[in-house]
Amino acid sequence: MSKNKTYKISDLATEFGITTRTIRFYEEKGLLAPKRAGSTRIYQSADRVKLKLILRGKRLGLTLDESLDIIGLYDPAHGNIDQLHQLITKCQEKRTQLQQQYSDLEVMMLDLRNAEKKYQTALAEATSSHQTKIPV
Amino acid sequence: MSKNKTYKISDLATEFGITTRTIRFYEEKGLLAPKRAGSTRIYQSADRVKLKLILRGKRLGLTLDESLDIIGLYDPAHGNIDQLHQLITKCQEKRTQLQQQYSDLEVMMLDLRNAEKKYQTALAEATSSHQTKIPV
DNA sequence: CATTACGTTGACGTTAACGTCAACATTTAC
DNA sequence: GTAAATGTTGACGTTAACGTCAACGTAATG
Repeated sequence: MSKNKTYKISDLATEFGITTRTIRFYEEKGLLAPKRAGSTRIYQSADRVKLKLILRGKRLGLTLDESLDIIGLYDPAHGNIDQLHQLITKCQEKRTQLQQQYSDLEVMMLDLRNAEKKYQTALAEATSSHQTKIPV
Repeated sequence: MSKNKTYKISDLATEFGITTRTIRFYEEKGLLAPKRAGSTRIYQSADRVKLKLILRGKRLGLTLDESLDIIGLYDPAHGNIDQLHQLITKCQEKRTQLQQQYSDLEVMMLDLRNAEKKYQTALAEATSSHQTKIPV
């Protein structure tokens, strides 16, 4: 008994902050397969969930093909164990990558703050004409 | 008195696991400007550092133009304070993004492990023909 | 009922960051 | 000294994930 709300393409587009073109593109790629009313696409809550999965994958840097695999896992009778293990492996790699990115980011922030300090010091020296103490 | 070791293009390529084409491409884009011996490129430790900065930026998802800015910060007389602040802002956004990615990843891992369990349960039931207890 | 908004398909364009290949010069290794 | 490796420039190709039209039909609104 899942909610059987339906959505128009623009509903989903605005909800998720993407364009309708994008949604149709996902369909072209086999990630979505909405019902139709005539030629008009009708999306159901299952489609909405799939879209969510796609966007989550996207944030994590997955390709659409990889997201397609993920969707497959929710789709009964489409769960391939090898594929599943591949995805898990990919996630672990992603975790490693995220750790690397964190450390990269830390270093970069340090560098930037140092550059900022240098800049401010240079500025201070320039405006105060090498004064060491601020006069009272 | 910085180390004045020099490098050939292939030295750097193998050290950093990139292709020579990539290095030349970075030069085309103005990120590197090695000395030349005739037509052959000669890289110095400063160039090597720049390359490191580029690759760090790349890991963090910076564009080459953004890495160019970063290089500029190390290059005296090229430090623009606005640019610096933009970079800091970008780093903060990146941090937020990384946090989002972490949480996305956690959820995804949970999903995958659940899918795995389901799969194994299904498998066990199939092979044991619905036995509940293992015979002694 | 006219206009505006929204929907459709199909084709082609875009961007970043290289890959690939040609055609050639120069080193390096044996 | 000759073959194999490495270097060069220049041009064109590639890929993913859409954007941007065009040309058209349908729906909603005042």
